[in-house]
Amino acid sequence: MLLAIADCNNFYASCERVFQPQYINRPVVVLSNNDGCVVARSNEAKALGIAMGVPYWQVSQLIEKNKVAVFSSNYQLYGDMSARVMQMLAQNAYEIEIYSIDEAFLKFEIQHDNVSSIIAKADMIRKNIEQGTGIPISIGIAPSKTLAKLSNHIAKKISKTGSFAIIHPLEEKELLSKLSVEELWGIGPAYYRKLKSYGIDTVWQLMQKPEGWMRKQFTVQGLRLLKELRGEPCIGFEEDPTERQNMVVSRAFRRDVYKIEELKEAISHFAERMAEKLRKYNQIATHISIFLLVNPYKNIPDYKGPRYFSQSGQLAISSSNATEIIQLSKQLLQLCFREGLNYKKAGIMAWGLQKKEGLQMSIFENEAKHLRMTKIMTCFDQMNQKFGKGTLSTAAATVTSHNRWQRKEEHRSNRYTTSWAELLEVNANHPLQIKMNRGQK
DNA sequence: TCTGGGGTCCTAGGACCC
DNA sequence: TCTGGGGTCCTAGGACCC
Repeated sequence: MLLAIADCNNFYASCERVFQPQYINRPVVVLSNNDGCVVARSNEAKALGIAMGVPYWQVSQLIEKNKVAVFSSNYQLYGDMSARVMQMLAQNAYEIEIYSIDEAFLKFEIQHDNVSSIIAKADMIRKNIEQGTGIPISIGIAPSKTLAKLSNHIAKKISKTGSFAIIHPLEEKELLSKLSVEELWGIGPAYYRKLKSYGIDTVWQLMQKPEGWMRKQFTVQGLRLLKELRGEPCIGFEEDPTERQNMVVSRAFRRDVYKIEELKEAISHFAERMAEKLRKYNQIATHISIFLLVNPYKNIPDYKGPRYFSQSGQLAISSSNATEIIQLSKQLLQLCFREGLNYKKAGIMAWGLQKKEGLQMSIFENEAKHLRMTKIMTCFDQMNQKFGKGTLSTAAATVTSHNRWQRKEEHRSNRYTTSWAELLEVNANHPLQIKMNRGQK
């Protein structure tokens, strides 16, 4: 049995190009929340030396000089395009595991190991997906997930063929001796430094190390990696992803925040979003944590204390109700807060998640009140779905200015596929001329 | 003077991923 | 001036138990 990983090329940038084809073959970048960092780049933008994760303001001159197209993140568009790609991939594979917004593992039923027929099948899938969705993808094939990821890397960066397969890794000395361990799935900066300190630079060198040594130096994760590289699959294929164990809602502030009142408002807003997210996945939380981060980029004179504060607590009744989660979050904030520090980011985490059906009531709590709240929340969701996000909100989360905790997004494109008001318009008199401006009728 | 041994559960923190 | 957000897995070590 062989595995494949299908990976969308420069996914966010590619999504933007589908609806604005004038940016094909031109440098494109997509920014993170608050237009903070560069999180996606077209090949042309990569060639200009714009690094992944670099703060926007550090490259804004370079971007202007080279007429790079800049987009704020448009998660609704990317989420919808992702669903289309995944649906098509599922039709082409025997089994599929959606791994992230732009990647999926596929299982092929291939009886023989004729490389050219395997590649032909991958090429066909790539062609279908690009035709059907406008998104270019790459495919790597191998007996294990780690090797499939490596094949995908080769398909994109080295052979540049779009599809690549490693069938018998132990016979690939020449190829694997040229690849740095840095490219491996599961090797980050810390492990890379450690491997180098032992004189291990290439994938082939790593493959020669004894299993016991890897286990000792890099825990069971290292051992699994080694086995996977030798073609023995150790990382399971999960068609039905297990339910989430944690959920996080957090945001960096656009300016430093000092006052507890402001943090209270932000935390309430996050708590409301969290409750919404829980209800969307039909889950309830047993525990809530909140955390505060002091601006890591600024030095505070005479302060050597911690820059991360967190507090957790248990909900009286496991819940996805905004009011109950907000109430606990505010109590936790009181315990967390320290006067005189400049906070840059805050967030809330829900954990101990359960399926909603399994809800256990505590005999000491007011069940009737909880059930009434649950009904109100259902009503909330229906209203917001019908009349648009934010139509209804709890008072705690909207004390003052409405959009204070909303992100900055000065370059967002239209939500072409999920919003009636932002559909792509084609001018019937000039069929090739497409209107792009948001709000323009 | 001499202070066991073995287990489980929980949490914080590190490392990784996209 | 301006520096993202959301996840998972693993381990060590403390608390607690018998």
